[in-house]
Amino acid sequence: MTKCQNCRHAGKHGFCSLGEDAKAFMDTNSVTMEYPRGSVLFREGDRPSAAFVLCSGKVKVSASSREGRTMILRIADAGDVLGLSAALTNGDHEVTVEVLEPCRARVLPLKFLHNLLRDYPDASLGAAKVLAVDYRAAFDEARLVSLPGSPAGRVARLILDWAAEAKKNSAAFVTMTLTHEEVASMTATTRETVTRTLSKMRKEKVISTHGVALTVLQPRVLEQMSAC
Amino acid sequence: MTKCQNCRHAGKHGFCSLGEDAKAFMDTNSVTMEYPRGSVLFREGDRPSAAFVLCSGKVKVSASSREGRTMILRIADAGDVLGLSAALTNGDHEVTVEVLEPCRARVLPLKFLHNLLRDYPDASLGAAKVLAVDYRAAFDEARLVSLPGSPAGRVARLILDWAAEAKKNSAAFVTMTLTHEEVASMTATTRETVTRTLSKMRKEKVISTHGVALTVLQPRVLEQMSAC
DNA sequence: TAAGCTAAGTGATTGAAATCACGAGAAATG
DNA sequence: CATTTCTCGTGATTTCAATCACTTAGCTTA
Repeated sequence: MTKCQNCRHAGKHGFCSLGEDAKAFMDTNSVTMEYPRGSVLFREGDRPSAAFVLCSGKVKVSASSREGRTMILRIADAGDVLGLSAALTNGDHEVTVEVLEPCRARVLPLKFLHNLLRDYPDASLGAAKVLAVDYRAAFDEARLVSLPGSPAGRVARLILDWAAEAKKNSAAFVTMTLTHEEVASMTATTRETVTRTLSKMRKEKVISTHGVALTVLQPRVLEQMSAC
Repeated sequence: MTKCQNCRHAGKHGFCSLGEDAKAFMDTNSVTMEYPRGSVLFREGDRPSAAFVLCSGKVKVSASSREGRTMILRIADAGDVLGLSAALTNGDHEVTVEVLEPCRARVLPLKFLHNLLRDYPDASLGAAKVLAVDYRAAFDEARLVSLPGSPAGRVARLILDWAAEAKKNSAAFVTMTLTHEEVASMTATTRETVTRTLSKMRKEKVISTHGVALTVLQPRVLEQMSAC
């Protein structure tokens, strides 16, 4: 049986770095669930019933307008906590969370979550840190979409962000598993523009791609594009 | 001397609804400061030295690119807490906070803040709620900029948000103290487009303005514009 | 292996908003 | 109160990305 007490994400994220007793409390009061690709943890507008701690896999966090326009806020992975802001503010979920790569997640029912926060001070501090991460993701998305003048600039910025992330994990290249459509949703543009922008970057040797592997050849040029 | 213990915002916001002992601790360990219009509490990139709890007045929370492009995240007022996410994540400030209307603010030095969070469980839960508010503001901004297709739509959406806010305070109209330039910074567009959009709305009797007072005449039309 | 489906690439067209440029009015400032 | 500095309003021009409309390529799955 999977337990929080021997989780290797310990220390990295808000709810994975709790004290032993809080973790034991989590182990006895929550269950681990498996979710296949395509399943939805919760939808925008849903009344929250639980928060989720991702143990493995990747999920897409998005919001959309009635007209079908979609904004992808971020791609979350192991250690990230989903649905906490709605749980804390007693409001409905403001985002939809959909599984991209098969996931294992710890499910924390609302009532249990509130008890956890009430009884374990490090849990509420952990919650604050989780919220800080959520905030940062939303802020970065707002910044990404607002600041660079052109769609091409936003795509450039996104690639730079990915490259920085890849570097942190000491990877030589970026693994781009998103479709152009999804990239468009993260950069407030259209699929065609993403395709064209990437084509142009390839032609001008600013990036190179082999399948899902994307390598940044001239970061300076991307910087310049994204700043304009 | 101004004290948190007899603050009338009690209950409304994260740090204004602490227990008596936590408030007493705040009163003895932090000071109230006055800031005139135009002063800056902190700047993007600054290393944080304190968090601020607004007692009165209004401030502008923004971020900008080197090229001078500016994004206004939100206008904060009484009860809001500024600079908490940077304090909690041990990172630099990600935003600039500038005073719009003369402010009184409680200044919480970092060291004191950490002690407060460590020793008073309701303070860390309060911090989590503050972060949830920050998150919501950033999320709403991202949504505002990403989802409506056109600049005109974004301006429409912003006016609707203001109108909802005004209604909550049972005001008959929206008091718009921002310049067109600032509205442009909130909607990722240009000053001219804001001017033209508002002119058009006035001409088509969708809104009406008398000085800073803005009245929404046809909310349905605004809804439609913002959704397109 | 063929059919069917989704993703990616690309051209043509067009329209909406950025940009540039200027003037009038309001408000701050000395 | 005179002057300088913001703010707002508008026209003319241009550009660049959205949209429409196909084709091509790569994967499923029947």
